[in-house]
Amino acid sequence: MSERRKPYPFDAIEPKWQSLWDERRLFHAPNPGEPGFDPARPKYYVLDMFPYPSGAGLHVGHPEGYTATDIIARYKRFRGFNVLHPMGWDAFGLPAEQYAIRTGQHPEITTHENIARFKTQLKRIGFSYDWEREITTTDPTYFRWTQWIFLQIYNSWFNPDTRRAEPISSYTGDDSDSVRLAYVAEVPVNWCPELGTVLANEEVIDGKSEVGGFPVVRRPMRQWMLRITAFAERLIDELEPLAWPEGIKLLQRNWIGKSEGAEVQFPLAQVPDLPWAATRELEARATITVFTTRPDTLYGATYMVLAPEHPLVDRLTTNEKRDAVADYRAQVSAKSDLERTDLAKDKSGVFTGAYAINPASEERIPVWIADYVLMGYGTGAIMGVPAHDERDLEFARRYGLRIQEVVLPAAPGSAPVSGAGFGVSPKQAFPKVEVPDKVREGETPAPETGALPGSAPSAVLNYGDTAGHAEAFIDDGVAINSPLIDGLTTSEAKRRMTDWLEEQGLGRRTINYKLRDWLFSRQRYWGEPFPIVWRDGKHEAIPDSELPLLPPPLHDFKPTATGEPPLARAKEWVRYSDQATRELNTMPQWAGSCWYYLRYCDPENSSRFVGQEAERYWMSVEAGASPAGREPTLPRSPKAADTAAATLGGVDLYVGGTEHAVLHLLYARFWHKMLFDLGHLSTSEPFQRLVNQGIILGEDGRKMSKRWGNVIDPLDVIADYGADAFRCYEMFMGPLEQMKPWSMNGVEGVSRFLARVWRLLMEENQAGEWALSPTLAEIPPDKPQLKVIHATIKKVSEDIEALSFNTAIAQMMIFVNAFTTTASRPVAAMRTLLLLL
RNA sequence: GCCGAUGUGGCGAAAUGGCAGACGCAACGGACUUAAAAUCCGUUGGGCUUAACGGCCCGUGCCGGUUCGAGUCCGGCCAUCGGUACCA
Repeated sequence: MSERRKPYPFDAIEPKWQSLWDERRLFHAPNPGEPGFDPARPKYYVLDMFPYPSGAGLHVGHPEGYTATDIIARYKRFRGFNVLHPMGWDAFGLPAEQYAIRTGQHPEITTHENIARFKTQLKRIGFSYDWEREITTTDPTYFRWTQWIFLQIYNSWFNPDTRRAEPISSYTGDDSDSVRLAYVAEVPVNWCPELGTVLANEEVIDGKSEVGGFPVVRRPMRQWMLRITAFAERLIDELEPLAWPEGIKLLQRNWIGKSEGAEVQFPLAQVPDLPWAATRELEARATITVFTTRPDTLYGATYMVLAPEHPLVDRLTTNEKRDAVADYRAQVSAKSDLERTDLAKDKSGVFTGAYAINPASEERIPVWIADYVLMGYGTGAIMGVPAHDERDLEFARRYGLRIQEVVLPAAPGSAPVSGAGFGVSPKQAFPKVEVPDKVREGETPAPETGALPGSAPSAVLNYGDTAGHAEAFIDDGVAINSPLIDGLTTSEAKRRMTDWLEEQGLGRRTINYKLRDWLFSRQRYWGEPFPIVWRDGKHEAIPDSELPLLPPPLHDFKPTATGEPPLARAKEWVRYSDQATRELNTMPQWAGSCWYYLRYCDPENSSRFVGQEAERYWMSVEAGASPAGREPTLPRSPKAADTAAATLGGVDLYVGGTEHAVLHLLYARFWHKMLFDLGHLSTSEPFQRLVNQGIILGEDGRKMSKRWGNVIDPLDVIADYGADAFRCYEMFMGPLEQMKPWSMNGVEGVSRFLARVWRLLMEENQAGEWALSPTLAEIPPDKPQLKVIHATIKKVSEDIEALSFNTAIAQMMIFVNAFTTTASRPVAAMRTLLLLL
């Protein structure tokens, strides 16, 4: 941009103060025991999600959250808190590695360059970070402890009795490797043949690689897994009290996906042409176990479906169907994930020839395989209840399977509870399709809706192939055609049915989670090496004394065609001893970000990942009361309830984007809980209060990206308007949480405002020099001025607490407008105004 | 499909159930200036009315409800954005 007149000399003011801040270590927070530490001050921890230092540098989106936290940090310091406000770098990861592959330059070099660029930008923006606590995940003094934490995980197991992680030494079983929280398993991964590498789920979009758009296939590989599923229950339960946006909590809950239900065993029916006569008897006693959330619909199970990959498939397929089944399985495994989801609307499957017995109705039902049943969830097998499940209905229609209705829609509140047909033998079940009288009586008459009591017996017909819009009734209602539970409401029926199954030894209550164990290894160069060696096909930890385990110096970082990790090229490094070789995989990028907030508490500690006293001090949950003992608690609008709940007291703050709602935030909580269980931490949750900043769009209203050429570099803005105008505009744009477009005119406006503030106090003479304005006077403010002054103090304090920075700035504008016209300005009022950002 | 968020001037946005549009941008008019920039002052949701001061009506995505009173609360839709996708 060309030479432009500065509305006020920010280019002189800002660098001057910024370097003074550094010199005086103004933002350094002393730890307990350090010089300058004042135990009388309460602590406050304001955390930003640390950035990945990419080659492109920061754009104006990054500093939005950083500006908000910076205001809070400064505000809390003014109020007498000992404030921890750190910054660091999440520097392992794919982009640096890919850049290295392209240019041959070692990722460490580019990483350092990128960090330097990011840091320059952040410093010029003028944030009040305690740079003495800066950390970098690729620094050996840091990842030494990432590796150490991995070994803690590796050396522990989840004790189901205590529901806690415990040292593996407390495990009394004989195969400790089978219960470790870090374990090795052969699992399908996203393999991209074109790129010759394995990709994380996040890097696969619609079955294609995010980079290049190449097809990705599932392929089994030996991988390290972390047993996050053991913590599923706690990850849900302990989410509840956190001051997080409800939306994020919901996202995590859904991701974990808890469903309560029952496992039910279906005995296989004897089939004449079972393939192995010798094992016929065994086969006859075999059962298929399914998971269902609707045990109350057991009588409606008219067929079963196994996932094509289900291990039982081979054993129960009849000779006659063997080829068809093999074909289908081949077809399915050839499908990419994309195709498999694409075909989701058109269900397919084949009959195995086998039959099972519905334990309730004792009816013989066919066993199919179909790819709409997933091996990875539940038991990999389902009972098909077409009348009450949309997917089952679609499948049953396509293959002409029987549809049996067993739940009747009930008018709300009218459901009868007693009078169940307990004691009726299930054998008598089928012929009768009788609606119990109680149901009929309870029903409110509603003749125009078809599916009410009188018409129930014929309801089955409604599902005929031609009735395209007849839908499965999946809501709660009243059980019918189910002798054991007829007349019971769905919830009651579920309970009775499950009780009955448990009594009969045919099933049990279970809870299932969508959450899978965390695939923790990557076939990449630029990540933390595992502190693990292999000896005789068995893994073992290397001693702590050998940490940090540095990656080998390599010149060729390219992934191999076979999926063998690039570390394999470092022959010397790989050889650990005559009998042992090193683990070749590296950890995923999330490893470093799982605990960085802990390291900030005590970044220099060389004997522990975080000192105990520092951890207790900074991570403690008790809301620090202000020294005066009266931290303002403010009533807020219900709209702002999320923020308001968290506004109270000194609850620590974590600000970042929604994109980490499930991944980083879930992984970090998981690690935190393990470390807590093992006695290394004083709290069981890492982040008490979370706020998401919204995305900043380009001026064209599109997401900022190189592709649209709408990316804005903070340094360009600062060159023209100064860092204060930049930060002030970021906050004035609108509510923090909201998505909003950038506007240079808006920056201009805010810059004018700051210039007006400047000119309230300063005046430019003929020579272009600034001097104190003669309008300043030692006079008391008049009544209306006093009113504005106090309104501003009140509004700004309240708004900062509530993170409503845009309205705080608006109020300060009102203040300034009120004083610009007056001929003489009360000095006291002007001093008050310098509550500014 | 499901889940979530959002919907107010030309634009970014304000508004404990109580005067809708604070504050800013843009636009227009004026002052200063030879002129411009900068700065300062004024007007700015729509419509009707008055010579004028002023007055009146309509307006917060759509339809309905609760209330003395609804942008705000309740019910039902619509649109946009984001997440998710056969999880039994």
